Amino acid sequence: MQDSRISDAVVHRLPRYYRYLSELEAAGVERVSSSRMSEDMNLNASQIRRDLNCFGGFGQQGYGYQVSRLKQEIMKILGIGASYKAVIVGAGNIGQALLRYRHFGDEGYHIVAIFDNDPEMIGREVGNHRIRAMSELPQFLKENKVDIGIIAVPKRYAQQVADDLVSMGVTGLWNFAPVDVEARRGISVVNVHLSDSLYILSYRMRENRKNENN
Amino acid sequence: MQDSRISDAVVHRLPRYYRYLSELEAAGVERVSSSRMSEDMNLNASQIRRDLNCFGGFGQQGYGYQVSRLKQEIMKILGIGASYKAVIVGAGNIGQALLRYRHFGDEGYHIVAIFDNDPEMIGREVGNHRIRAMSELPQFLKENKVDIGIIAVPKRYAQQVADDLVSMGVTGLWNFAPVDVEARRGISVVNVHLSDSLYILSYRMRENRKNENN
DNA sequence: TAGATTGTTAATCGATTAACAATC
DNA sequence: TAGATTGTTAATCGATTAACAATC
Repeated sequence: MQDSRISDAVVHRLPRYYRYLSELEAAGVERVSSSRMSEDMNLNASQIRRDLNCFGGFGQQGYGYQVSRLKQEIMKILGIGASYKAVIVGAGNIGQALLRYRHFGDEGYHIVAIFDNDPEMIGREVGNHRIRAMSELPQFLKENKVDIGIIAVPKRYAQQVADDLVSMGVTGLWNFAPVDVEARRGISVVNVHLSDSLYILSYRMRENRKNENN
Repeated sequence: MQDSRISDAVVHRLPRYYRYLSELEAAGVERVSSSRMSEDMNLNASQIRRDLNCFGGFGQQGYGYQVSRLKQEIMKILGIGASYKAVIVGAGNIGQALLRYRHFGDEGYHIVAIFDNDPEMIGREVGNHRIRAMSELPQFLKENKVDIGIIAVPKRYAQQVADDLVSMGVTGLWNFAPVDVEARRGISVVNVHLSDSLYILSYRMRENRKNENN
């Protein structure tokens, strides 16, 4: 359990386990075996047992895994429900959409403010929040402990915004601008790159068409 | 070149190459070697040459790769600029944000209509589009050849919408609902799972904190 | 206890990296 | 031509899968 370092491949499967277990729980299922998970999720059963065992022995021989317990454990590992505070920088399309998406709050990721530098935008109400001026950001971060900075500004400003957020104590960056934002060791960064997934879709569509024409 | 099957790992690096080459081109760089790409992108140079060689010999010994040529080739592979038609189903937060994001159109992914089933929404103007009733969808797809269906409806409707789109000739699905939408062989599906990336961010933040406290 | 299923070690597979001959 | 850098084969590394002993 918790050997030196968990591989990225494993970490990226955790949210999938979380989603799957939420479904099971909602359906009233109490226990589940790795072989059933394997069938439902199209993963190898050994892999599932191995993945889960990176974090602890959550199962019981001869029984399997208790659904609600396992779900709770995975939530704890991922930090779901741990209560993080986040600010959104950039109140354009994506910024506003993220602000309005209530589900994040339910899972403990609380958006406490949104900022923009467009005078047209500043002061407007969006999803129960007044859009604040970028110039208020330093003061705001001084007065409020903020964990996560959500970057939803145009590409050319993204790195600067990232640097500012980090210098003011934010330790996690969730970036939606189409650049790879960088930060010093100790700061966690996830670059989303929405359009990458669209490119991959169109790549696969071409592949599919190619195969059909053979 | 084009051996039987390109691995997922390679395909997922292609958009990164595309972004990097776009930067180089914008900066006026004419040629680039795998070793320079390696430094800039934090990838192994062998891996880069190998990746590119999956699709053809785009380089030249002793010279390297011509930036604009290589970028064009990767665009062709990914289908960027190939002109696809897409509809958005669901005019909520995400649906509207995607509709307003003009950059997709520039790259040949044209959004031709948006649908919703909320009477409040139907008829409203969003980003130059009138929101249409879901009931118009079959007729619309009969009259217009649509390649991509963008699913931005609540989770519980996602699979049904996917099935409908596919039955009416759509061959690519870009799904933003937090479920794994499924489709028959020959149909390409990309499930985005935005919140997964937030979970991974918070996982890494916890890891970072843990390491610091040691 | 017998049966089921985990946790874990060993075997396999595939992806990454190193090395180098081909060639511009 | 000599130097540079690719394309490609061979070596390494890590992740996935199979197998099975431990144990509930």
